[in-house]
Amino acid sequence: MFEKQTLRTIVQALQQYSREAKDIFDNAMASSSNEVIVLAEDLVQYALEVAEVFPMNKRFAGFIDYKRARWSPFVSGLMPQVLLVDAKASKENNRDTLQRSQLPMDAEFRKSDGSIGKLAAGVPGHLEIPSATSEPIYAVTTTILVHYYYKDNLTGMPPFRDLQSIYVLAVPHGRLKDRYNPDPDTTFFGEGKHSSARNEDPRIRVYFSRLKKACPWRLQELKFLPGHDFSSPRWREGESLEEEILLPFSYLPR
Amino acid sequence: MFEKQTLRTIVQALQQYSREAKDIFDNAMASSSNEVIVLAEDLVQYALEVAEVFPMNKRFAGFIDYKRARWSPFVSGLMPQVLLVDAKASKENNRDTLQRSQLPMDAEFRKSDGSIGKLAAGVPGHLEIPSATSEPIYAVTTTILVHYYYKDNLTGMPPFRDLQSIYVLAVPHGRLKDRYNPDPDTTFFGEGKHSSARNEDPRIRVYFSRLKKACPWRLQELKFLPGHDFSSPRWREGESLEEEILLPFSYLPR
DNA sequence: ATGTGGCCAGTAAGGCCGATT
DNA sequence: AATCGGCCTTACTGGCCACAT
Repeated sequence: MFEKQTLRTIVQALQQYSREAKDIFDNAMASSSNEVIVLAEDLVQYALEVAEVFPMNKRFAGFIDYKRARWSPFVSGLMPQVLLVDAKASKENNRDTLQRSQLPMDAEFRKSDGSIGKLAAGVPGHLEIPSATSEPIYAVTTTILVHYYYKDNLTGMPPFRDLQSIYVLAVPHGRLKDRYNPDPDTTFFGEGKHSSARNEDPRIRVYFSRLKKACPWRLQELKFLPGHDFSSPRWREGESLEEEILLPFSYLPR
Repeated sequence: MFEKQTLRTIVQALQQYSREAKDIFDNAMASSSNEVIVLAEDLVQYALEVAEVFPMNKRFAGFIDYKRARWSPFVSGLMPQVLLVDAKASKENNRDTLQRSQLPMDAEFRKSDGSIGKLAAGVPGHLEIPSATSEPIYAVTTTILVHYYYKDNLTGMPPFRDLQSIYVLAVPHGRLKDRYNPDPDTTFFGEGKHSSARNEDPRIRVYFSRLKKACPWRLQELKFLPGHDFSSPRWREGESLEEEILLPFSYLPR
């Protein structure tokens, strides 16, 4: 529920900013082939920073695009949370690649040759935040992916791109492994994008269809339709698989 | 004066955040050799975003680390400004390398073989911001570099690095070319870091000593001294080369 | 010793394409 | 025609080294 609430807020923020996002994304001059990556990162920041809740006085640096320690409103009160959002730009619309440092759950999956692939989580389940008063605070980690799916406009004239949709994924917390990846054959993970031949750092893929099957609301799509904008609500409840594990007060690090 | 005022504010923000900055920079685990780059970017963001002034409802995306359109307090009133800050992390402490997209002034300099090197500005002098009311607003562009100068700690034990100082440079606006780079032999620019042999995109260097000579206050240094923190003011007035060109109200794009 | 030039190296982040279902 | 696996390309950022003062 906590992750769901977070995802819902983020989707709404992205939606509200979607018109300008598409405008910027499509029309930004291609100063380099790298452009879309930077655009995605900036757009995520713009959309989310207006929606920030009670910030905590804690900063940390690292490889994740958007990250905030904050007090997040939850049904049962304010929850200390570390929100980690990674921006992706891609011409594919069925999967995302994660670095280990972006993986919140120990993953295992069946490889094509029948063997088992594994990748240990790189994102800790919580962060310990020193408190001025007494006990340190344990802030639960929440991992979100924002995936800008686009096509090139080959005419060479603006708009240079056509942003098709924005996928937003809530990657389950490591504690939810029992539910989402109890064994190598039950998972939404798949082989990574790295080249093992070149000894690159292993990566891993998240497949949209399988994540959606496991839990519909964890895969949201903001789809750009010609002549249609996002003034209307777009949250998709998915089915009613809402009995998400409650982390809040029962949550203590181990 | 406008750029000076801006630089002063930024230096102060960086200074206030310098203690935590050093802590994070020195101790962050080296998850990759790229780490310092990300650290520098994040630290600049953390330091500056608390000091933001009246934001303008305008966003743009691109290759610059920290960028804001805002109304900046100035002696004669509020000035529309586009602040562009680029974060650098380096083991050198005498120069910075700029991409063309970070260069606010058409640059020319004498090359070692006697010929003249040139690089056209990639940063526009101003941005036109559509106004709800009537005339568009022209926001002056201000380019700042924040350079984290560090050394490695080779013991392999934390702290992994030793942040020596933070240099903050105000790169003159393109309009000030007459003063700062009237001819190829009068400049703080120098040959870039690109490999011409490999046909890389040309870059250009800004040399600290020469910039300082041309205008002392444009090169500020926050130096970390053992056992000393930054509780005291550190703005260095430099000499009294304060007769900076006044852009404000006389400023209109051409 | 420093100041300059400039060749490379390491690290993302995806584009793509060929092999499978 | 989609789904996967995975090799390789591109660009970004500085580390570093060789000369020249």
